[in-house]
Amino acid sequence: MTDVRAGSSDASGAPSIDASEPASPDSRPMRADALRNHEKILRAAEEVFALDGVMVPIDVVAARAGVGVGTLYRHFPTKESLYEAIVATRLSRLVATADAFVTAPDPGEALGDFLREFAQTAADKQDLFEALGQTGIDVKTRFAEPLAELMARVDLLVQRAIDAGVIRDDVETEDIVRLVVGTCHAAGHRGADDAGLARLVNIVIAGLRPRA
Amino acid sequence: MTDVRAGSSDASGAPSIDASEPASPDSRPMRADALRNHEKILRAAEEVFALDGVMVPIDVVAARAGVGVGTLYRHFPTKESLYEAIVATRLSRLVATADAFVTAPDPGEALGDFLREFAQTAADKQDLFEALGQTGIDVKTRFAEPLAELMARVDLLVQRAIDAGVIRDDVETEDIVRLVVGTCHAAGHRGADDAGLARLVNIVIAGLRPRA
DNA sequence: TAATATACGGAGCAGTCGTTCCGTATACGT
DNA sequence: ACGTATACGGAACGACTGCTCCGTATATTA
Repeated sequence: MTDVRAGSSDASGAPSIDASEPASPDSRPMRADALRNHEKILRAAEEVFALDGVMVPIDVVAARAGVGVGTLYRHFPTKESLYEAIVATRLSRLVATADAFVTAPDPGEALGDFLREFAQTAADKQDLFEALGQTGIDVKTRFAEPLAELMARVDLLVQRAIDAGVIRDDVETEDIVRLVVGTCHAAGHRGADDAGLARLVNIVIAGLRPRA
Repeated sequence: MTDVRAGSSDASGAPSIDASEPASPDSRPMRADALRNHEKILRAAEEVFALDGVMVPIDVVAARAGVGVGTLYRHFPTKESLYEAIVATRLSRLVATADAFVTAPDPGEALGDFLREFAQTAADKQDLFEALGQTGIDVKTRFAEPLAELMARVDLLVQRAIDAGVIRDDVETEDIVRLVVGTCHAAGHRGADDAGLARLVNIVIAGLRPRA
């Protein structure tokens, strides 16, 4: 079991979780330290959840962020709300990734590249999504809007690939997503080397090609 | 199933992974009601875990079985041991299923049929396997022997299919299993109609065919 | 049927986790 | 520099869960 406590203050140029600044529309802006802590907590939670799963006690997240639990709870009134914040940013990042690929010249390559990158992202933080179900949160309901947005993007990629004749026209976009997500689950559970995951995704993609 | 069990298993160490009746080799046979309860608990646990996940309190399993928690704990000294017993029976059933297919005439069909059936089984009780990781049990270590046995069977099916030229020769058996298991995870998480699952598995199988 | 080993039931114990509360510390406006 | 609104820290609370203990019930044997 990896100990995630302590540490922090690395200030690496990693995730930059903005997406949803805790803006105060009608009130004063947040105090500087509060804003700093808000981001520290978000970053710590992302790391800890990805590493040890969402079952880790809140205290661990707080310790990793270098704040007390009280502080954590003022920023996120519930453990669930912490999940939500993280999932939301992750989804919006995925939408951005998909957007980058819809303009690529080769439709088949675009879909393949996106799926591989999608798989990589999903595999890295799979524990988060996986365990959300366990907590009773219905991801599909709670994040219906951003999920629909993401699916619309993927659908675009799929349609372009179908029109180009590089994949069969009798598969649903949702099936493809399911397959890739499932592949991540299976691959990521233990030693998940990138090459292995890509190989698995490639098999799925091969299965999508039209029958010769 | 090669039984390597040496002496008694009541001491710690090797878990008594035995799918069959809790026989008492050197002592009197179990009392009739005890045997009945043993099976009732096993059956109840299987149902409850598959339905609500392994996070359900033990009390629920006991209630479902119609026994008190004390009784449950005399039969299975630990919640983990309950998981183990169930997983062990499931694995040995899968081995039997695989055995039935290795003698089928058409190698390609045999592999396909087995994978579809495998997927169906795995999807039904996916919560169990999925959540075992969450509890800190390392399935691969704890069930190394029966898992190896199962993999040997699948390997046989795969080799026969490769020799017959119906699937590519550059895929590992383990990859195939991973893909199918992953597919179950993804498909089962919500409305998992059998037809949908079969369709997904078929796509994976299509991806395993040799390039035209 | 009586004696006894065996098994049962469920209240209760110990530990964990999410969350709250409030005294203290700090940032910000003046 | 000072006063105040704002935010912080972490001890403590309650709910929950895995597991134990022991008085009671039942199967088995003679």
